[in-house]
Amino acid sequence: MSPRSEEANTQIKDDRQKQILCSALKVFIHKGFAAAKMSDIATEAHISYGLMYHYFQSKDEIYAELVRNAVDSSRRVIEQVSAGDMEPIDKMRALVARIFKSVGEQQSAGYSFVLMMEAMTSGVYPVPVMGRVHGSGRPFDLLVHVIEQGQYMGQIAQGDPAELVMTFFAAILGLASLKVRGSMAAMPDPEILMRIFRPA
Amino acid sequence: MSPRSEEANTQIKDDRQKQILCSALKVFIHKGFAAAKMSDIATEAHISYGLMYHYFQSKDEIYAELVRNAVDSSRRVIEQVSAGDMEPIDKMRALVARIFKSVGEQQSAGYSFVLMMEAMTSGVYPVPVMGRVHGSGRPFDLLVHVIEQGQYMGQIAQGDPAELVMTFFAAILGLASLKVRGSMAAMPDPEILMRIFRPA
DNA sequence: GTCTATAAATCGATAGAC
DNA sequence: GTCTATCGATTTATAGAC
Repeated sequence: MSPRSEEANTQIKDDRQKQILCSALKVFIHKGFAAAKMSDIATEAHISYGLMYHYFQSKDEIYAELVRNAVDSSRRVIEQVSAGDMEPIDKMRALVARIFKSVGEQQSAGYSFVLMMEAMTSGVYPVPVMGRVHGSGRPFDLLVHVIEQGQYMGQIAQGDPAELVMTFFAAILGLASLKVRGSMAAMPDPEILMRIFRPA
Repeated sequence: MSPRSEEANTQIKDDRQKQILCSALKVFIHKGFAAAKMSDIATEAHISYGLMYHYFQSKDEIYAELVRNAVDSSRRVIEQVSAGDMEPIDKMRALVARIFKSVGEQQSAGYSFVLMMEAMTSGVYPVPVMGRVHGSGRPFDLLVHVIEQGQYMGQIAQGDPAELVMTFFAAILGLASLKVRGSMAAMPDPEILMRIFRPA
């Protein structure tokens, strides 16, 4: 009841939520949404099964929260890179480097990126994702704009910019999936992927 | 009991098995292994729920059979392409064209390819897949050999061939996933992907 | 061979003690 | 705030009639 214990409780509550979300992210990535059991997440988070439901209403809610976070953090990274004063081609290079690094080092940013992409590729998940990714000011269209600038400056190959971004996203999705799930020892040389932008 | 009905029964049995496998492939690709229900497969195949278990012992068995088929058919395609008398770079081009076409037209070959790749990226499925993909005479290594030849002839960019093949596989996995699940209207221009092989 | 009905198991969600 | 125990719904798998 004292002010001190209230603060402490708030702190605990915050910590637990982050702890659960972090554990859930790992489990969802490794097993997929449907195969991931709430008990898996509880075990990973080192808490009891029932406590999960003290912090989240359902498995869907946890997943939805994770996807929101993933899309937002991905958008921030892309915004930050695309707003810089680099050449367009170097913006893409910087983005690839950053994503490859976080995926390669198994940071939560890497997991988040995979989660966002997987949520995009599936209709069975409880969150509509495309609307958060595709649209003015959203991750996808920010990159399309960078590509268009690069094409105008002759740094990036001609052709439909959206097609190029999709191929770019797809390749990263595939690479990240293979890496995160242990089918690949390390992320490849980023310059291999950068070649898809190279003009004729 | 007559010879004729025995033959007919064998025929029916064969047809039903193929019918179930074909339906299961679609369902597994669209919903994932865990989310795919046996009832979904039965509905898709227009048969009763119980009949599934007359032809297969379990959901795992169906999945295992599908992965076996997928790896084998992928291997045949890659063997066929790699054994041809084209230039190495054109072998890769032919392979990309063939995969893009079957994925784009939603042929079962396209689904099979996605299934094989997804089975590779997950440890939760009931079949060990990497051993069937990676190894002498297996899909992965056949392509590594084509790449090495292309590098020797100066048609393909230098660098670790295995890294290049992995990136190639990953990009196709991502593109096929996006396409098969409806996040992409059409497969992109194959030449975009071919650029990852282009020498400096 | 094919179906319907049911058993058995799994898992998400809740209740209630501490 | 945290736990254990249980409910209820869903789904895999089986049994048995036709």
